[in-house]
Amino acid sequence: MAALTTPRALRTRARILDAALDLFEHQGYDATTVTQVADAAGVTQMTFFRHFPTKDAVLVSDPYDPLIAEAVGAQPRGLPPFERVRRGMLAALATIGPVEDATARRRVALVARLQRDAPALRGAVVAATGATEDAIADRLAADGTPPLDARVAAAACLGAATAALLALPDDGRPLADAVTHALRLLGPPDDATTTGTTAAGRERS
Amino acid sequence: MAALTTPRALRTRARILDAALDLFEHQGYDATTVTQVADAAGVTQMTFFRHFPTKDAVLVSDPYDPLIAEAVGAQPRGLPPFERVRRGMLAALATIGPVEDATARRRVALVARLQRDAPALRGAVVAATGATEDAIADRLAADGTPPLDARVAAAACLGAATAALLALPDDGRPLADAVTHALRLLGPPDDATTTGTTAAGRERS
DNA sequence: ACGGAAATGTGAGTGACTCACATTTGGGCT
DNA sequence: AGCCCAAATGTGAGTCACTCACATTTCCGT
Repeated sequence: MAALTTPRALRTRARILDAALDLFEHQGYDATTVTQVADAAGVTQMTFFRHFPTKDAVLVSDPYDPLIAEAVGAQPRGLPPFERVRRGMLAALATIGPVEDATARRRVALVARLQRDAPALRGAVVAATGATEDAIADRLAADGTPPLDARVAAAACLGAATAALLALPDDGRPLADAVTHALRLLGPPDDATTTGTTAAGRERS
Repeated sequence: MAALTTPRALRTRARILDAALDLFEHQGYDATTVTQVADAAGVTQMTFFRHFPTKDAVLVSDPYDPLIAEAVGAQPRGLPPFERVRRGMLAALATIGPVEDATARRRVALVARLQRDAPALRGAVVAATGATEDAIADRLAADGTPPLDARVAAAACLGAATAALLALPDDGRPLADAVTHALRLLGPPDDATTTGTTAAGRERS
């Protein structure tokens, strides 16, 4: 898949995305065919697939991989890998402004709704976070964490975050709050919740 | 999908499963068509789909849902939900004998291998554990845990377990050991809750 | 404005999955 | 053993996601 970064291509991509979200919202995911989306966007089926590798990709693209991996790497190396991923993700979330949150929220809410009539989407979402999982695991492994441990830690945190997003209540609170809440649930109960604290003993090296 | 519990049906199912595993193993997942599998099993494509709802289902069927949900429910209610799921899964694993472990191991190893040339399988595996996630979350919610918290706890533990199985090393140790190790990684490092030693490898960076 | 690369279209094809309906087969019962 | 009926399987045709090789258009920079 070549870049598709030209102004024209970006416009086309946006049109496809809009058309897809509208159709999915109005008539459901399974009931909407790729050809319908393409037609509504004034485009061919072929062009659709040039912009999105699969039908689900319209819903589950996920640009946050490198940001998170970096934040994880920035956590102190002495921590157990799971704790390191958890704190890294919390730190990364703190840097996401409420601006793009609005559009992301609409996307997430739609996926959460559609998921009921198209359970296959759950798999698609996880498959999409696969890249993020790889990035985190690689980052940890680069610091000496055993690869299997790194992967397990990443998978657990991402699983929790994904579950929180898909089960999102319809209140107006920012997405990051839901994920933060989820990650806190995985932490030690005695942990003072905000930034400064440790309580997870056992430092190494 | 009616039951398909007749002796004859069970034989057919076994033939399809054998044929599928053989073909996947020899020529890869994507390169194997459902029709090939059906032919090799002396059966029609239609019959294949009557026994397995999708092509991936041959690889990722998962009969352990109720067992795990029950074990989770049996853990003390005072614990935080995440800890309750973690201990419940560890308890459930302890009850699985090494007998069926052998066949399960072959299946898991095959999926882990195939996953490299067919990344879509990762999503399929997770989608298959969706039922288990639901069962655990429902069980917790029945005891008063907020639904969202329950789902997050279940997702985190299942994510860790799945990651451990898919990244399984080829040593001869039982599957349960790998999952146990993964779940221990999510616990507090000073934890002595369950018997035995982890020997969590102390690696240097 | 213009040349050329990047984006899009065409047409045909494959494979997973579904449905309505006809046909066979096996196994419980007497 | 042998009938009989339900359960299992087959037939044929169809839909939709996704792919490829190649022709054609569009617009962006110089």
